[in-house]
Amino acid sequence: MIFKNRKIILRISQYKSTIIYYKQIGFTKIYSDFLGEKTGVTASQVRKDFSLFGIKGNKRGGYFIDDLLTALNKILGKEDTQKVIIAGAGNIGSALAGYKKFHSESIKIVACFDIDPVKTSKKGVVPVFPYSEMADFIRDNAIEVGIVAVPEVFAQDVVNNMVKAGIRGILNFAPVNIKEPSEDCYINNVNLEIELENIIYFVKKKE
Amino acid sequence: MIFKNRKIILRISQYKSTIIYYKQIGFTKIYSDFLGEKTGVTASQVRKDFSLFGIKGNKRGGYFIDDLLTALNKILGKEDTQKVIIAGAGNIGSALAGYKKFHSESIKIVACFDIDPVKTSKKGVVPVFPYSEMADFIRDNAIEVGIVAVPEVFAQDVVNNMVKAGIRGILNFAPVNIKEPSEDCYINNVNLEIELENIIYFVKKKE
DNA sequence: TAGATTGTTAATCGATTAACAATC
DNA sequence: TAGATTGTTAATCGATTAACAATC
Repeated sequence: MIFKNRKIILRISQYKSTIIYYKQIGFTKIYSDFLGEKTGVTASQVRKDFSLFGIKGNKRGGYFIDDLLTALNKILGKEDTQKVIIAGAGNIGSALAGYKKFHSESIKIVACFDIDPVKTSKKGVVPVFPYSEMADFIRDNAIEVGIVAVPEVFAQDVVNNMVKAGIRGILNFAPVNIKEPSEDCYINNVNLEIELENIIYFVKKKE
Repeated sequence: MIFKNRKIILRISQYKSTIIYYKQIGFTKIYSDFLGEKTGVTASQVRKDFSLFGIKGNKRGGYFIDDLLTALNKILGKEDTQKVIIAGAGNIGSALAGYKKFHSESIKIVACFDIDPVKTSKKGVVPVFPYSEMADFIRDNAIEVGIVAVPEVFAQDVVNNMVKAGIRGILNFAPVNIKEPSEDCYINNVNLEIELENIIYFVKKKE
């Protein structure tokens, strides 16, 4: 089964977060209405989502947390480690590289790349290499996921280079809406200004 | 007219970006099918969105860019300046404070707050004050929008304090799904791990 | 067993797209 | 005028919710 829908996968991530929390505090099973309430969706939505992915619970008995976690992790590809690179070691790029609070070991930021020689360094937790080495690094290490944190004007070029070298999924923090350069590449744009404009609209609307 | 729908407002921001670009390169009017193509939506969508906000074009003549820009800016509240504060002057918080690439003057990040005295400083472009002063600052300056960039465990508390002091819209970068503490507050969560999980799902799906 | 919860189908809701009359 | 584009209504599409039989 193939989903085009981004939202269902976001919910899968959120269900996972919720059940990790309740596992930690000692739960061994969980019901769709409780999980829904804690995640902020309806019980129907929970059961529907699980059903679409073939996740089965126990009639009358809810879902076993360990089984559920295994199933959700499998959907999200968390059984393997994903190596991720970052283009741009400026403010945002370095902040993301320093992000160590992933809840699992399955996502690893392995390298940054920057054109500025002053920023290159092999000493940090995440080394910063010259941008010219990015394409080879992607190929040599079979990297599939990249983060773009370069200034606006370079963003489309960087994306094109990433895709040419084999990257298949990109998270873009540059303030431009990037076009997917090929069918094979999935891009998600995170745009601070647009997010703030959105919030401001809803704040003003209520006045 | 009140829209609950976040997506239409995101598109309004994107239309704005697109027409700013075409204004810069000399366009004075624009057609729905061109604007749609450049923004990545259908022409129907463009006209429908405009129609919902009462934006009128010229039959046969498209939309005048200046009028359109004025109308979109008005929707997004860009006629006034919005002062924004940041809680947390760690990696992410400082990176966001250093973000100077807003396309307009209408969003101003005016202060950061942090519990760590080492991080407080009045010298940067954006001053960093002690966290204990945040609530008073919000009240004294009638701040309505806040960004949360504190560690996970503090996030819900910080949000509660912001809202109590008068903040009405929050952009949360902490890796927890924050509950809206009241009806009057709009919250949007940006979660790096969830974004990456999403991308990884779509990358793996195609394999 | 009786009661509660799942899994799935049907109904509803909302958003997007298509179509086309109006008209510049 | 003829042709092209808007503005809006209707049709379609997709996602969410409700309902309920199955069953533990």
